[in-house]
Amino acid sequence: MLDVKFIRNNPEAVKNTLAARVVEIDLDEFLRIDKLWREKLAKVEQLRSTRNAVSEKISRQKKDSPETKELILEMRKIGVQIKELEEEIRQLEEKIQAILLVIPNIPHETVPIGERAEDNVVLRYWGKPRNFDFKPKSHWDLGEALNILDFERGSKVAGARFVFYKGVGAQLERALINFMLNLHVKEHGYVEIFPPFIVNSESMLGTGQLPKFAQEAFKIEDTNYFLIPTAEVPVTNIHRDEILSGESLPICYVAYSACFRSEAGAAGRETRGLIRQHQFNKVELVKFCRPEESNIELEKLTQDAERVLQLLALPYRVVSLCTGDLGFSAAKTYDLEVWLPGYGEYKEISSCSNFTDFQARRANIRFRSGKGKPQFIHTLNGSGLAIGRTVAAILENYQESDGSVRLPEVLVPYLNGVRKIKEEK
RNA sequence: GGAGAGAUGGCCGAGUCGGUUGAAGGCGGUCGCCUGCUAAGCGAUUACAUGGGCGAAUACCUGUGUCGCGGGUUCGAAUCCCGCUCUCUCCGCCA
Repeated sequence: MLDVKFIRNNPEAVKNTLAARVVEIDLDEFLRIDKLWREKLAKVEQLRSTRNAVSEKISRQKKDSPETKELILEMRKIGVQIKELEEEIRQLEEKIQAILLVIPNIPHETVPIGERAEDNVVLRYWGKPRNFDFKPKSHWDLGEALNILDFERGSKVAGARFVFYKGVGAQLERALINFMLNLHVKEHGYVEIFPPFIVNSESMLGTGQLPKFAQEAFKIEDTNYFLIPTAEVPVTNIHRDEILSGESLPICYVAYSACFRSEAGAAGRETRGLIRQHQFNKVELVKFCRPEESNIELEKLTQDAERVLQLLALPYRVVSLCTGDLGFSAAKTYDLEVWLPGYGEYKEISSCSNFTDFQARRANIRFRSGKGKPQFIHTLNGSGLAIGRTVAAILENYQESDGSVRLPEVLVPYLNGVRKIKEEK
């Protein structure tokens, strides 16, 4: 959420932002309500001020003097007025808040201007897509043939877009989780967190999933609970309503979690395979840092995520999302896209974002250095990486002509020595 | 699930016949003194949010709100009443 004062003082900048992000919000209406709210507030505060002064006077006077009685009668009237004004103010605040919560973050100045995904800018490539002397198969064909992925039974037991991993497939999933957690903890200095997979609506509001994207989340009926769409939600909200000490920053967490997304309305494309499931695993990186450090921390975070792909020897590219493609809460985002031979294209496998103070303001996460005033911290996060898509990438990139799949060297210690997946009966 | 206790400032912790309590005291922080250095000691200072005065300002002045959350009683509520949430203890159940 943006600073109301910033909106008041820079309405044009905010309007430009909304236009660049292709979002329609009547900012003039907002400014009008805000002005009205401040006027009413001034009025009610004045009334309260007199009431406070008179009440104190009453306390010093004789209780049953005629003068006191008159004052009490007067204050009774003021009390009614105050109550009426308070109700009006409450309604105005509700409107203000409702608008404020759906205004997206302001893109960083280095974010490319554009409306759609085609306008994103590729920053760099790593690794070379392998030349196959046969037609590479899709990961779902490989997975089913190898008997390590079972989409059919996933549908029977849960529904469309659920899958069973089996045998070495299940081991591979688990191995990747451990490999990534170890890497980020031991070599990149993150603190490991194992979060709740269910959060309340306050947490969803804090990171920006609510109120705008309620449809994309799984809500548990008749409760205030949501299945987490990413570990970002519980982990960022760890410090909700806290004032952190400046010395503790930056705070870097890495968390494994299952992620649950209903993705309503996204049906049609990419419904096959592991790319778009209702439940998937992810290792997530989350950072809390000082405002002046968030730009450099985003670069570091992205590198930490890239390192995973490098160690797995998976070709990828880094893309800077344009203003129109940027997520709601993000000021800047780098997507890591891994090469998938079965698709013949690069597919998002990690999204690394700097949210500046947008989430911090919503979730009220601040820090204080020395004797200074508390100020909002900056939050960042990125996948390090999405596990299911990594499995897909490994299957497709490491496949052999006979339908078997080699496994990346770095995973061998995590796989009980298994180096290759062959068809299992 | 049943019974009981509790929720106060960055932290700990006082505060019931409702009225200089925004809140004692302590810790921590900051500044100063002392000191060869450190420790100890002494003194001072130290909530957050927000409206307005003005603004470049997190500077200054002033108002308002905030003692878990929401409502009620009252001229006036941290203090009284009601509802909710959370925490702790005991019992039950369970991985």
